[in-house]
Amino acid sequence: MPLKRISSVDVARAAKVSQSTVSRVFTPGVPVSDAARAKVLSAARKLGYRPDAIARSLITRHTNIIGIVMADITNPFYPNVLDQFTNRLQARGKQTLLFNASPGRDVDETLPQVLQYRVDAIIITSATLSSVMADECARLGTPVILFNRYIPRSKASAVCCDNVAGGQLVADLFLDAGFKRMAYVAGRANTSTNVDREKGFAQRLRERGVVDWLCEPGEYTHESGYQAARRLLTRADPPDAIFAANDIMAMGVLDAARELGVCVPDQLSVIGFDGIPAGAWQAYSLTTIRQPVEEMIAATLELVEARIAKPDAKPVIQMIPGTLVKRTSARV
Amino acid sequence: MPLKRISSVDVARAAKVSQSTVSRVFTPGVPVSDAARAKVLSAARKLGYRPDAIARSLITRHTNIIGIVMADITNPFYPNVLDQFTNRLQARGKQTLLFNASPGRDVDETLPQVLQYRVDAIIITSATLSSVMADECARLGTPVILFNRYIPRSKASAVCCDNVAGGQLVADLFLDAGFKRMAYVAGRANTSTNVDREKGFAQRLRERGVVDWLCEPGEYTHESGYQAARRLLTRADPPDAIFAANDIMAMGVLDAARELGVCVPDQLSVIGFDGIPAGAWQAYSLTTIRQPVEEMIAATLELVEARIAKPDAKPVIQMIPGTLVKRTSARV
DNA sequence: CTGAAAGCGCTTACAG
DNA sequence: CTGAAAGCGCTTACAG
Repeated sequence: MPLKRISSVDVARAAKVSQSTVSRVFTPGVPVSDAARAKVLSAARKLGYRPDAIARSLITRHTNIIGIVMADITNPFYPNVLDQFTNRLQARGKQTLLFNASPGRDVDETLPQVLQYRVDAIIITSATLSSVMADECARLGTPVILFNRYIPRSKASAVCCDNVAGGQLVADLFLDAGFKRMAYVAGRANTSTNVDREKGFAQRLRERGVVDWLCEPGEYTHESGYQAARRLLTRADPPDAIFAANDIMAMGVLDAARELGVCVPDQLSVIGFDGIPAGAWQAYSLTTIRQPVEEMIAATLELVEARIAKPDAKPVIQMIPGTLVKRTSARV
Repeated sequence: MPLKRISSVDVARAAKVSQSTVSRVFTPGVPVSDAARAKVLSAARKLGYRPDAIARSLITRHTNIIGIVMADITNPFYPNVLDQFTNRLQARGKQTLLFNASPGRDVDETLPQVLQYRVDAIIITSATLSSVMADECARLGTPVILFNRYIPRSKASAVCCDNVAGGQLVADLFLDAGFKRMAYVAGRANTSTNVDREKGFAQRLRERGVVDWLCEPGEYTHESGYQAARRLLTRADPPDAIFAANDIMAMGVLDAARELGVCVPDQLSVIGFDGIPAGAWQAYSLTTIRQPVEEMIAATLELVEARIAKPDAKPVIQMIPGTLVKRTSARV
C-alpha cells in the first residue's frame, strides 16, 4: 500500500514551524535562522521529504525542464549529441523532456504538446519547424533554439555547423588533389544539412571550372550510401572521388567499394561529414569533416540560458566551422 | 514582450461559461452539452488555449511523464531502444523525462530527482539501482521497471534478454563446430549483462568437458574489443573462436583480425551479442545473438501500464530468449 | 527571521 | 448538464 506522499505541511508539523519556513529552507538564497533550518532539515530527513517539483513549477512559472525535439535518434551522429545535452543540462540542475519527431516532417504538431508542459526552452535538432510556429513560441515567451538547422528571418535562434563551408572545403580538397570525376551522395533531400553541404560543394566546383559531376540520392543511412556507391562504381565512367553527405553513408560507400574490388584510396577517394566515432574504426579509417559538436552544444546551451533570462532578445544564428579529419580513405 | 499565458479562466470569460465547463471540455469522457462545447472550443481556438499540463498534474496526481534513466546512450545498442520507447510512449500520450546516469554506478542519487517530478513510472536501462532504492520507490508508489537488468528479491520488476541462455547458446555453437580454443571478451565487469553472458558461456563449456579457455577484459566499446583481440591473437596459442560480450566489441575484434591478417572465419570465428544494425554491414557481417528488442520494449511498456494501474502488484522478472543471427563471421 | 494568507491553473465532488 | 467552491503543494509578498 503506497504511503501518502509527504508534503511541506507534514514537515512543518513535525518540525513545529510554519509551512512557509519549510519552503524557505528548500529555496536557495532565502534567509532562515540556523535553528529553524536545523529543525526542518532533520524532520525532512526523517520523513523522506523532497519538495514537489510540479507544485513548485506551477507557482514559479518555470519548470527547469528543457524540451529536446529530435528526429533520427538512430543516426549515429545524434546519441553523442543527446548524451552531452542531457549531461550538461543535468549539471545545471535542469531536466530533459525528450520528444521524438518524424524525420523529414516539421514539428508543428509536436510542439504544442511540448508547450503544454511549460518547458523553459526548446532545443530542436534533426527536425525543423515552420517559421509560423517559431514565432508562436516567441509570442508565448518560450525560447526555441535550433541545433544544426536554421530558419532565416524567424524568431528562432540557431547554432549550426557551417555546412556550406564544409562542402566547399571538400570540393577544394578534391580539386587540389587533381581528381577528374567527382560524385556527391546526397542525404535526405529536404534537410537543410544536405542542401547546404551540396550547395557548398557544387558552388565551389563551378567556381573552379568544373561543369560536370555525378550525384546520387541517399537518405543518411549506411544502406543508402552502399546502394548509391554500387550505382556509381558500376558505371562505365565511375567517379574517382566521392563526397558523401554524412559519415554513415560514406561508410556504406566504402563497403560497396570493398565488395566491388575498388581500391581505396588508390582508385577511389571518399570523404564524409560529421566525425562520428565509427569513422575511425580500422575497417573504414574515414577522412571526414568533423562537426565541432562540443562547441556547438556549449553555444546552444549558452543561448538557451541567455534566452530564458531575456526571451525577447534578438534571434541569432551562429555558424561554427567544421574541421578536416585526415585519415586514409582519401588521397588528399 | 511575451503575452500572458492564457488560462481556462480567460476562455471561460470569452465563451461566457464557467471555468469548470472549460475544464470539462478538455477532459475526455466528461459530459458537456454540444452547445457549451462548441462555444468553448471556438473561444479556445481563437485565444490559442491549451490546458496547462503542470497544473493538471498537480491535481490529478499523475503527470503522464515516464522517467527513463539511461547510462551509455552512446553504446549503439541503445539509440534504437530509446527511439522505440519514446515513440511508443508518445503514441500513448505519455512523455519521456530522460536522465543520464554514469555507467557502472548505481542511480540512487539520480532517482530522487526523478521522483521530484512525480513521474508516473521509471524505466531504468543500462544502469542499476540498489534494492533499498527500489523498495523506496515502491513505498512511494512509483513503479520501477528495469530493462535488461534485474534485481533478485527486490520490488522492481524487470524485462531482460535471457543473457545466460545466450551465453550457453554460443558455447554450444562453438563446441558443435569443433573449436578447440575458445575465448571470451568481457564487457564492463560490474554489469549484469556481462556477468550473465559469461556465466552461461562458462557453465556450458564446463558441462561439456572444457576446462580451459581464454578471457580478456573489455568495456563494451569498439576500442576495448580491438585491444582485447590484439592481445589474444598475438599469443603463441591464439584462440580459434571468440565470443564477445557485445556486438561493438566483436566488431573491434574483427578489425584487429583484419589488421593482423587473421582470416575470418577460416582461422577465427567471432560471435557477438545484441544484434545492432552495424553488425550487418559488409565490412563485418557479424554472426550474433540478437536481443529481441521490440518484444522486450513491448513487454516493458505493458508492465509500466500494469504497475501504474496497480502499483502494489507483485514484481515480475520476465526473460525473453535471444535468437541466433547467422552471418559470415563464424564457421558454425 | 517568521507566520498567515493569497494564488499558480487546473479537476472534481457537491448541489442544483 | 452546469456553476460555485475546495484543494493539489508549493512560493512569495505582506505585516510583524
